[in-house]
This record gives sequence, C-alpha cells and structure tokens, in this order.
Amino acid sequence: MAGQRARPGAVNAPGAVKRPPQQDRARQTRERLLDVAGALLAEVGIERISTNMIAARAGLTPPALYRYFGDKYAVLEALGRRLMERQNAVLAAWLAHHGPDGIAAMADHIGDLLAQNAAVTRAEPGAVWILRALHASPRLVHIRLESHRHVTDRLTDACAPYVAGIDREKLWSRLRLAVELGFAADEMLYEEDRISADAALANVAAMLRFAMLDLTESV
Amino acid sequence: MAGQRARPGAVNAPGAVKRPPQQDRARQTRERLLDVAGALLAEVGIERISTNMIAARAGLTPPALYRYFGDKYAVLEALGRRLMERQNAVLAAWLAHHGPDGIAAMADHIGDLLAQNAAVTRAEPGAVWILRALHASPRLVHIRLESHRHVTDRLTDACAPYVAGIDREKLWSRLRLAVELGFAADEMLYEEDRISADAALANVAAMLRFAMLDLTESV
DNA sequence: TGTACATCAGTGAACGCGCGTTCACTGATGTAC
DNA sequence: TGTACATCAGTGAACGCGCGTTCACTGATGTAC
Repeated sequence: MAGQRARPGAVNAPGAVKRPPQQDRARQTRERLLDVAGALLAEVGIERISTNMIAARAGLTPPALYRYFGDKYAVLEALGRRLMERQNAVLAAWLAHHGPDGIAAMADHIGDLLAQNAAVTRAEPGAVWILRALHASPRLVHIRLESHRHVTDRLTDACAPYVAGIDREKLWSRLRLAVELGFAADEMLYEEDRISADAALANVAAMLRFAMLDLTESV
Repeated sequence: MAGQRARPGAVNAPGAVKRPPQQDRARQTRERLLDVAGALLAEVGIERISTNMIAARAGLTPPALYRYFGDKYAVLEALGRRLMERQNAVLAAWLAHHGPDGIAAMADHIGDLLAQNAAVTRAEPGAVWILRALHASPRLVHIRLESHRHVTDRLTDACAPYVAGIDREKLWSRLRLAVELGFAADEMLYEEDRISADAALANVAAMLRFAMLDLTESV
C-alpha cells in the first residue's frame, strides 16, 4: 500500500483524531464553538441542537466545525469534559486544603466544596444542560460516569489513611454515593425555585457529613 | 363563521387535545406505542428517537401515531406521566401503611420505599431513559418537577401533624431535597455497577432517616 | 526588512437522508331497530 | 338474529425542511533565509 498519508486535497481524514489547533485564532474558535454549543443546549435541548446551528451561531460555516471535531458527538463530549475538568480542579484545591487535616475536617467543610462547585457550574454557559445531556444520551453517559468515578477515587485516596479499619471497597461505595448526591442536589437548585440554595446545600452538607463521620465510627 | 366543527375529511384537528381511545384495540395500541417509545429511548436516546421509528416498531404507519398523540413531545410527555403515576402509587401505598405511625416509623421504613420504587422503575421498559429524557429536554422538564413537588406535598401532609413546631415551608424544603436524593440514588444504580444496590439504598435510607429525625429534634 | 513558501483556518456549494406531519382514504368495530 | 349505518382505527403516499457531512477550494498566518 503506497501512501498512508491523507490525499493532498482531503482536509479531513474522516474519523481521524483531530490534532490540537496550532494557532491562537484556532484555539479561540474552538473555545467559541464549545461556548456556543453550551448556550444552544440550554436553549433548544439536546434533541434539537445541530452542528449547522452551532457553526452558524459561532459565525462559521459548517465545515469549519469539522476541522475541530470529528462529529456532532465529539462536540458534546468535549463540552462535557471541559466542564468536568473545571469541577475536578475545584475538588483538587479543596482536597489540598482540607485533606491533610483528617476526616472530621473534611466533613466539616463539605459545604464549601458544594458551594464552590456550584459556582464553577454557574459560570459555564448552559452548564446544567450540559450535565443533563451527559445523562440523557447513550453515546455520552460514559463521560459523566468516568468523571464521578475519578472524583470518588481522589476522595477515597484522601480518606483512606484516616479510616484504616475499613476496607477500601466499602469506603469507595460510600463516597461514590456521596458524590452522586452532591451533584444531584446542585442540579436540583437550577429547576426548583421554591427552596433556597443556601438552605439546600447546608442540608446536603449535613447529610454527607453524617455519612462520613458514620464511617469513622463503624471501624 | 359557519361550522366550528372539524371538516368532515379531517382526521386530526391539528393541535386539538386527543380524546381518550374508545375501543379496546385502541387502548392497547396506545399502550404499545408508549412501551415501544420507552424501549427506543433506551436504545437510541432522545436525540435520535423519532415518531416514524416509534410507529414502525409498533407495527403501525406514522399517521396512526397522530391519532393518539398531538405531536412527538406529547408521546414523551405521556410516557413520563405514566411512569410517574406508577411511582406515585407506590408512595401512596407506603404512606397509607406507615404514615399513621408517626415520623419515626416512616424514617425507619424509608428503605422499603426506595426498594419498592426501584422495583416499579425496573419493570417499565426503558425507565431510566425516560427519567433522563425528562431531565434533558427543555420541553419536558416541567413534568418531572411537578411530579417531585407532588410527592413532596404528600410527604409534607403526612409529616406535618408530628412536627407541629416547624413551619411548613422548612419541612417542605427538607422533604423536597430528600425526594430528589432518593430518585438520584435510584438512577445512579443503573449505570454504576461497582457498588451493590442493596448497600447503596441502605446508605441513602440511613442519610434520609437522619435528615427526618433531625427535624423532630430541631423543634 | 523583504519575500517565497509551507502550513493552517475557514468557505461555498452541494449530497442523500430521514425527519415530523398532513392528506384523503379504506377497513374494522360497535349499535339501533 | 340480521342488517343498515355511524363511528372509530389505521393506511398509502407524499410534502417541505433541516440534518450531518464532504468536497475542492481560497484566504490568513507563520517561518526560513
């Protein structure tokens, strides 16, 4: 076979992994496409969003989008990963701050973590809708699952030294559940306007604190 | 204007509310369409499901679907409502059984409620995907919200007599959160296979029990 | 500093396809006498 | 019990539209000398 390289005229080797953009203009365009996709997800929902729509809103023609993303799902996937990375950064900072002080210290500051996470989410265009899309499309669910597992791994690492008597699997399960409930509460606040965000986060924090401290007692 | 009634030839007055089917055959067809829609939601997701697809899988031609549902979203809405009604029936039975025995009795049997709810969900074709679709489409979110509020109202009614010292709004907020977390935990079990369903539900039940009993103490 | 050249970013036009929905119609079911 | 008639359930064919995606191309940016 002569020539594994793409034909000279072919802009896109279909299905090929996209190289990261080389120029500043391109990096900005890519970010803009993601921002626009988030906003549109909120406006029209995952069942109506389209690549043509995203490109148009970003001031581009459709083929330009395909320079950055292999297909429609790749856009949504990148959008999801960008949000989760930002959330993970919050967690990392929180762990660095409170992790070394032990379980009780962490349990007492869960409210901070929830609040900071909520702030990051709120800053992202269409953030709730991104999270919901990640939940609702069979092609995307793995992203959220992987991210929540990653978060749980980090929390487990941080807690394990202080609860030596508990097998890691049990600890992991407990924290996995806590992660899910924390995110669920955060998302609920976007649609339920009959309860105050502060009160709700305080309640959740109290429940998660209970679950964490309960761990240390059951050694 | 002569004649508000539909033209003789017109099968569908567009946008008209559909009357409930008159014949047995029709009732079965309607149920079949909903079952099929649930299954397809699980297979292809809300972004790919289509009316033509639903009709074909149900052994019908596309126009037949429009005899039962005003448009595509009406199908999904009916599907969502059917599931929520079944879940609400579980709650009603549970409340009738444990409600009269007070807060502590209810708190001690939250695990039962979660388990029964999970069973109902599991029996419905594509149930998780229905719940997720209800979360992910702007046109559908209100269904889930209304249902969760309804559930919270019923719980608040059941609890209020035993916590006379607490203002109803605070009670409602606390229970609203509990409802959300209960459903979130249930849904998580469908995608997270690294933790056991029983253990997770037991954990959630313990947290919710804590939240409920905490209410009685804070009078 | 100027310029020739290579690479990168984005365009204009078009494709085949399945979508949601409607029409006028036929066949099946129920009912009054 | 039979039959004429009204209503209900489902069909066959088609519509205009926007979808996701690709092509061969032009204009913009960066780089070597």
